[in-house]
Amino acid sequence: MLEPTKGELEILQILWENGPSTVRFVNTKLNDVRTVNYTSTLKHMQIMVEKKLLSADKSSMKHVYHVVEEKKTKNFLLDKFVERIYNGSSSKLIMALFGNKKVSKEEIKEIKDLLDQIED
Amino acid sequence: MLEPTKGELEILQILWENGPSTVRFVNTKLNDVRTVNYTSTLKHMQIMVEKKLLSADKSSMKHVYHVVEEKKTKNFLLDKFVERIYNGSSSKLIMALFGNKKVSKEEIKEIKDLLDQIED
DNA sequence: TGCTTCGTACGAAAAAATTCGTACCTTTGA
DNA sequence: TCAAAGGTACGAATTTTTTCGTACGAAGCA
Repeated sequence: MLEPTKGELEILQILWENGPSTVRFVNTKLNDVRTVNYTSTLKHMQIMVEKKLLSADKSSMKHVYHVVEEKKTKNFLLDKFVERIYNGSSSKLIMALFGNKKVSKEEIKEIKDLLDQIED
Repeated sequence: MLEPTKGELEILQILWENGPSTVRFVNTKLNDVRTVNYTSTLKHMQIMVEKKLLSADKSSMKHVYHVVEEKKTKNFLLDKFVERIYNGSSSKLIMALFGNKKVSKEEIKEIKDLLDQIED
């Protein structure tokens, strides 16, 4: 699996959140944040098809792009991240998350339940 | 904070694991994995000093580089990662980790203990 | 003392990633 | 019907990142 570049990740994010989309849609979303020319976005998405990160439905003129293997890609990125930042230790990552106090009481409960399930 | 590039992250990783090190040491570590010229590594580390990712002790001829604000950098990267991949949801990330079954029994134990502590 | 090895400095080449200009085709609507 | 608006294709320029060549000073040692 080929790792997405920063620019590609930006596009993946939009597609993950919004589902299959046209270049116009993605480009508009991008331009909420920064200025990008339409053809730049198009080019990016075409490259991503080559890299098998996306596939394109070309049946209508406005091609519709959708992500390929979202879960696999995310897990791939997660593995790399844990490896690179936490030396492969998932629990270190989780500790960091909690230290970051980004996790609410309810979420803690959820997670504990999940852990109990896993242990069985 | 300036986000480290891929190459810079590779170097950070080595310094995180091994503590303050010389260019020679880092370059040797890198060459365990792939071929890189000594001066390439040196250049990278010098740039990283400019970017305030590292600082250098130049008191001896063999400069010793150490990371600046490891925790802050890691939290910064973690935040960005959660944002980009899991749309900002920490618990989604955690679920993905468990789904990935990369978490050992021991780690599960560690995490449960941690959760208990937090709840108090 | 010299010569070989090992260090830094730094500009610039090379490679990778990003952006854009231009050509050209379809659709739309006055 | 035909001009304007909006779509894709794609080479190439630009920018960013990575790599390296070369110069030159310290240290080590025969």
